[in-house]
Amino acid sequence: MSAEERREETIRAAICEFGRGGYEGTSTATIAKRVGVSQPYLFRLFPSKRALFLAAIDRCFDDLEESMREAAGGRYGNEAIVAMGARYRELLAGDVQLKFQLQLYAAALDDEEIRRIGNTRWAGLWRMLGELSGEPADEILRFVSVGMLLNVLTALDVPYTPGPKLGRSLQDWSRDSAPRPDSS
Amino acid sequence: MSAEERREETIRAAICEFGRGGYEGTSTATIAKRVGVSQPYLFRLFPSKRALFLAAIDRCFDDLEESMREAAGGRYGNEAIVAMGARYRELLAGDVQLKFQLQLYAAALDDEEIRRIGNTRWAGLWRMLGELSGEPADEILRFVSVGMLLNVLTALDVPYTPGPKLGRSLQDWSRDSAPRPDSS
DNA sequence: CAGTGAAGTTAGTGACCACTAACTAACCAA
DNA sequence: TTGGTTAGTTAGTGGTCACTAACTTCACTG
Repeated sequence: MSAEERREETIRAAICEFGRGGYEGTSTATIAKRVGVSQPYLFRLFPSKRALFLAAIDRCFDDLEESMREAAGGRYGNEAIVAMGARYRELLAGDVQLKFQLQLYAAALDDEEIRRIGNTRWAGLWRMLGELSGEPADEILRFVSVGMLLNVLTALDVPYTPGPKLGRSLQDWSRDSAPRPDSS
Repeated sequence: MSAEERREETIRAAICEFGRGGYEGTSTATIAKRVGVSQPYLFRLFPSKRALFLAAIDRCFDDLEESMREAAGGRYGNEAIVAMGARYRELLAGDVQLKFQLQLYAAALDDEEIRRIGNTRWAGLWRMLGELSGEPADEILRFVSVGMLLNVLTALDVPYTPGPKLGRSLQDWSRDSAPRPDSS
C-alpha cells in the first residue's frame, strides 16, 4: 500500500481514536493498532502525534462541509436548513463526528494553533451555511446554536425529540431526571 | 489548615488545571503545585485522580447554578433571561467555567459515570432555568442553545457582539475570516 | 541480476505519571 | 510527660508514552 493511502487510513483511524480518548488520552500505539501497522511507522507517515491530530481536524471539517453541501443538494431557504439539520442529526448518531468535534474544542483550549485552525474552519462553515440556504443571519444563528446544544446533549446521553417538539421534550426530560429537592 | 479546607482548595485548583489540560492531560503533580502541597498528599485528600475530577464536576455545576440564581435575583420572564445571559457571558470571560465545562463534555465521551453525572446535573440546571424565569420551553431552549454556541465560539477566540446583533456580527466575521476560494 | 528506493519491522530510551510506603512535626488531652 | 491524632513530607516503583535507530523485505529497473 502506498504511503499516501496509509496516511488516509491513519487519519480516519485517528479521528476515531482521538474522538474516544482525546488528544492526550490516546496513544499512538492505539492508533497504529487500528490501522494495522507498527507504532513507529506512524512517525514516518506523520512527523509527530500533534501533526496527525491537526490533519484529523482538517479532515473532520472537510467531511462536515461535504455532508452539509450534499444534504442541501438543490434546496434553498428553510428546506435546505431542514435537510441539513436532519443530516447533522445523522452525523451525531454516527458518533464519530460528534466525538472528535468535542475533543477538538477541548484541545483548542490549550493550543493556539488548534484554536486558529478551528476559528478559520468555523468561519468557512458558517459562510457556507448562509450561502447554501440563503437564510438570514438570525436563522443561521439559530441553526448552529441548536447544533451545538445537540452536541452536548448527545454526548451526555440526553434523550430528545428533534424538530419543533425539541424544547418541550427537553422540558419533560428535565422534570423527570432532575434531582428532586423534596425526595424525602 | 484542616483537611476539609485543603480539599476545597484542591477542588478549585483542579477545576483550573483540568480546565486547561483536560483529564488525561493534567498531572496530579501540576494540581498539587497549584495548591502548594506535595503531590502524594493529594491522595490523602482524594482516593484517586478520577475522584478529584468527579468532585470538580459537581463543584462546577454548583457554581453555575448559584451564579444563575444570583443573576436572576427577583426578576422574572424575559428580564430574568437577559440577566442570566449577561451573567453567563461574564463567566465565559472569566475563562474557568468555560474551560472546565468543555473538558467535562470531552471526558464524558469515554466515561459512563461522568456522562451520568453530567446528564443529571444538566437536567437540574434546565429545570432551574425554567422555574427561575417562568419562560416557556422554547425560550429556555433558545437560551441554552446560544449558551452552548458561545462556549464553542469563545473557546475558538471568535469575536462576537452579544445581544440582538449576535447573528449579524457572526455573519460579518464569517465573511471576513473564511478562506476565500478565489484568492488567486 | 545487481542496485535502489519505498514500505515496513523490531528493539530500545529517556521522560513522565498515578499511586504507595514510610517517615516527621506539631498540637492536644489525660 | 506521654501517647495519639492530624497534616504533611521524601523517596520510590511499575507502567506507559512519544519518538529514534537500525534493520528487513520486496517490487521495480537498467
